[in-house]
Amino acid sequence: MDTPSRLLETAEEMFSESGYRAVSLRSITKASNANMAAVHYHFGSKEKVLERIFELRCSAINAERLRLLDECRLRSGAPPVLEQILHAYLWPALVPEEGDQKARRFMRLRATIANEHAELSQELVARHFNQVSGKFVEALRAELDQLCDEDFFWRFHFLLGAQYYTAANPGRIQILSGGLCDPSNANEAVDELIRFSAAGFRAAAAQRSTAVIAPASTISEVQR
Amino acid sequence: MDTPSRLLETAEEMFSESGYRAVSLRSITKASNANMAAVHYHFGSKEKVLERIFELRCSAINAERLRLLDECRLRSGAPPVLEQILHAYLWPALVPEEGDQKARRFMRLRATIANEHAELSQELVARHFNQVSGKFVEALRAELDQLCDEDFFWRFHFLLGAQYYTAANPGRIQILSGGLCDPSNANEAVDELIRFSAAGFRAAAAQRSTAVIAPASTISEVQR
DNA sequence: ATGAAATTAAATCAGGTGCTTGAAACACTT
DNA sequence: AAGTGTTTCAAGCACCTGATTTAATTTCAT
Repeated sequence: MDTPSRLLETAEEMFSESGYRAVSLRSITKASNANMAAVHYHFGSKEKVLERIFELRCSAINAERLRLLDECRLRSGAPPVLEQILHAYLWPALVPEEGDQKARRFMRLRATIANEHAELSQELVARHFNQVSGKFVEALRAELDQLCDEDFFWRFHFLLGAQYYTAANPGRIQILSGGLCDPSNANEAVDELIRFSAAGFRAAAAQRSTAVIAPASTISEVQR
Repeated sequence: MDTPSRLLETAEEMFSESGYRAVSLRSITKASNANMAAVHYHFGSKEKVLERIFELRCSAINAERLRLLDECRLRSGAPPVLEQILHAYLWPALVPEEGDQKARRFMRLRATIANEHAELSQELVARHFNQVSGKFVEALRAELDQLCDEDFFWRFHFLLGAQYYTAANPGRIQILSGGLCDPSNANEAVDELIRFSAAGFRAAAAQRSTAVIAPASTISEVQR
């Protein structure tokens, strides 16, 4: 394996483990049996390394997402279409490919960067994900035509949150559940998340401007 | 306002904005009109500052969560109890208090730290959140007795993910939705998330060991 | 007012950061 | 085998980090 590939590989692994700022070029190059200057020679800067990782991984995930979406368009299936679309969206992001946990590791990286490098992350995600995500928004939208836009986007937002949390934070629920639930089991995670979010998407629309849920004591605190 | 309080306040704000490592003690003390040594004099180290922030904020959120949980125990309400429990859990974490976005800002900080300081974060969250979260697990569990443990914890896990994502990542969905959906509107976020996750919790249980959802072409790729 | 204790201030420490440099080593054509 | 462009290497640059130290200042009970 040539030096640039080795650098990208170990950089992605280390970034996703410890974050972007916490990982120094020195530690990356040491782990890759490469010299510090190699990073700048091949990529130009530390940030360019991150951008390259995004490019590679996003294009893979996007291609697979679109492939699966097309597949479930052809198939007029017995399983509900909503679930199929969700599967096409979640599977490429959460399920290991090539025996390694590459896609999932990247989604963890993406969640990490979102917090510690907000501006760059926003830009990268918008550049690489928004187009394909937009297609899924359309597809989901068509299945949920009774839902108002506002409710729909909120629920898509919650889906994203659950997806990233599953990819990034496999630890805590194991403690709370006493080990019953293991987010590193990606296949189960996808199945469970499809079921959960499909039900969430299908929930009755919110009754706007009358909050029936909050008890009176807290409703009085609401400021709009 | 005395120096330690000022330091904690600005530290929390800056940490939640840019992450823990990215914010230097120098920038914190400069923004607080204090000296670098004050941090070590009052708290001992940069990490102790973070721990102190966790202590203060977690105890506030925990107290409010328990108060609301007790409240909805007393009230044998017309609104479904599941929704009330979810409200008691989400409201204190997502809704601004004292006119400022303190609780929400802290949840954002918590999400940030989870990724860039995994070990410390795990320990702090376990120390400050797990006990109260355990009570909510019990309460939710009692409302969902037909659900098997595994499904239940997965769904609680997804709820956590959606909650943190809403607190931490208010930007993206606005782009995708064309501004229709605004996660910084905490009241709406809580309402929507309650509705979404309540439906998710109530979804039919998964049919284990027979994946009805995934199309055959991808099921064949499953390795267990 | 005074002396002790709590607090702040400025200078400094050792160590780590991303990045640059100029020379050496390599691969490959002619 | 010489010469070419590409890649690697060790050393060093300027800068920033958290932490420490020493001295000055403030606070406050006596």
